[in-house]
Amino acid sequence: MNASNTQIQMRKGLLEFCILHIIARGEVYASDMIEELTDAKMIVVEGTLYPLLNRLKNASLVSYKWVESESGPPRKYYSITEEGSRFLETLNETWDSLVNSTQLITSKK
Amino acid sequence: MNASNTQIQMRKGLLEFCILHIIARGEVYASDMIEELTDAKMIVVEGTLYPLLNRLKNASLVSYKWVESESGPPRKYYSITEEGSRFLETLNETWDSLVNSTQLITSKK
DNA sequence: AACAGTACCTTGCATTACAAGACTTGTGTG
DNA sequence: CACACAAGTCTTGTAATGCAAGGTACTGTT
Repeated sequence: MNASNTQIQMRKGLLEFCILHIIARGEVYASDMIEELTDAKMIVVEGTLYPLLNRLKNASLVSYKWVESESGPPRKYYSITEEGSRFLETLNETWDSLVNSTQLITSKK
Repeated sequence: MNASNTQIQMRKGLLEFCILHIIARGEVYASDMIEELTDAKMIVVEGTLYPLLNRLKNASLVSYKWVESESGPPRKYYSITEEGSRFLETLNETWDSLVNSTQLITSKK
């Protein structure tokens, strides 16, 4: 058991939450998301992101449209759906609750 | 994809963190931990906790001793090791960083 | 044509929370 | 004693998912 594995475990689920937030702010494509997450020190790689985006799309939480690029292959621009917005509300509450619970436990003497 | 599954994912790794904190405060056995986690609204069941405790023990992060109970089978009382304390320091930093990163992303307009 | 850059996707592996149920020890009741 | 019950520990099988590694496809440059 090493720290990096536990760090990976801690991030699970959080990624989905953060990515929904990013998409909810406006149309973005995968590289945009990776850049923003990396800037916030939350590293994510393509092998993680693409399957996650597909899961979100299959669950009707996000949708996408193809947009041609001026330099290179076309991009998938994602946006959040009505259902996705509602789901995000739930996740906001879950996150607040988790932070609160963890705070309770880790700050106790 | 439903909320409860995402909630489970969000909790992964956090459980390990919280349980290490609880053990770090003093000797406890499994039912103590379940009670404290439940009080803090972080539900955990036995099928999750026992394998986790075994992983922590195999990684030398915690140790235990058998203590006979006055009513019922003997209990395993866990305590944290030197190595476990150092590991917990790392996890504290990881958690702070994750909260910070998530805050950065989810509060952005 | 060959190459490099950008973007999207797939396969296989390891980890782990959970549901369900089993095993062990001690206590009390008939 | 035989049985039920409670408390505590543990095991098996399933499903989900982050990641490493590699593959596919389109565009522009030399």
